[in-house]
Amino acid sequence: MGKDRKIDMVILGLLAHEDLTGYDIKKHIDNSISFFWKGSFGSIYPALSDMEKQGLIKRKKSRNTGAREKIVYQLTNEGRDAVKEWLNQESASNELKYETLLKLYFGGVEDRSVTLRNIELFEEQIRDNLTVLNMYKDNLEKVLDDEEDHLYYYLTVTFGIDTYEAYLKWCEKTKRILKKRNY
Amino acid sequence: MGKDRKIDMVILGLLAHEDLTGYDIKKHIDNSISFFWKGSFGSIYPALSDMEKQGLIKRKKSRNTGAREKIVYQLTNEGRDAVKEWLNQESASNELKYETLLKLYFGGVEDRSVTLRNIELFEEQIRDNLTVLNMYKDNLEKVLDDEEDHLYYYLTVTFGIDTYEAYLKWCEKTKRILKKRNY
DNA sequence: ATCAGCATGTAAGGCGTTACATGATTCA
DNA sequence: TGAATCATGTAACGCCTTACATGCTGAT
Repeated sequence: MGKDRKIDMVILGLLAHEDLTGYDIKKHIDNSISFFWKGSFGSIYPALSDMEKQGLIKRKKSRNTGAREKIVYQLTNEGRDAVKEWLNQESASNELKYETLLKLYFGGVEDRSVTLRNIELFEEQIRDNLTVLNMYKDNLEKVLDDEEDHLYYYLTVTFGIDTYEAYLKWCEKTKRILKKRNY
Repeated sequence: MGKDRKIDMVILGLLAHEDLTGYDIKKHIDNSISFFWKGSFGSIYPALSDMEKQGLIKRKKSRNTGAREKIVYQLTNEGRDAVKEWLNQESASNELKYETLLKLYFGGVEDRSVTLRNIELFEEQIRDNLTVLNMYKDNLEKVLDDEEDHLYYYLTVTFGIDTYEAYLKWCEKTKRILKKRNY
């Protein structure tokens, strides 16, 4: 029943750190938080319009050098209050949707080699993600004391790293079991 | 572009193990795979209708003891082939949507105590899930050699357990950092 | 000149949820 | 006899994605 749109909080949260355009917001989502949250232009621009009407954000002076203008948004006090209210709500929906696990669960329909292959593909995917997150971590460690916000970015990244490392350990263990066990 | 409905594979996968009604399917999803995949009646019944038309599943003789009949579905050969084809596809969308991480990432908007509280709430949630998964694991270990399928159920459960244990370790570490570090 | 990237937005449509409607069966 | 659970299905609606439409800007 309505008003569950988390993309609003993503945008508001990003604007709490700095003023941004819709395009900037998309890039920030792709670069920094995409490992646990996603967003597309088709959801960002309508959300920006709605929230401007609600007074949660407002436009800054725009660059008017052409037909198409660049719109920089800024958080209002109401917007900041909305983020705080959300942070203080005890509810949090944490959802895992892993097709790899679905394929594992139904692995009995096919040969073991198919499941082994799927685990290897998962491993590769995770290893790639891990490389990226470790780069973020190294960069964040250098600027950890510059801003309070960097600490939170850092902690989020360590969650990803710790989780992915656990995945890789599970992959090793599971491959061993599947290879050893009698048919 | 269309035909991405994973609920179809969930249903087909469950029917590969045993014949079931829509209602049974819902219960199986809630009981066994809900930690990494969800489904509601509003998605299950339409999917059953569609797949029956496509010939992937068929009705078994139903119990006709009233106005409302109980419909038991059964996998066809075409349905089994569809599952196999899906298992052999190399693509797999693995999606994490954790509002807790969003709140952590934007934690700088509020006091540290708020973030600490949110981590504690997450911890409680995970601990509860872990208890359930450990029960499943114990039960599955007893029947591991009865059926090949049980091995796959077991491996899926161990993924959940290993992941959740990594989460809890991260929570401990993170709480320590947030309490120690200077403001 | 051309191409990648910057920049905003809309349209169509898919997927899924919640709530509702309806009624049978089982058990205390 | 009343409540919980079994059982199927529809309606309304929300959220989001992909694809499209449009044009500017900066680098090579």
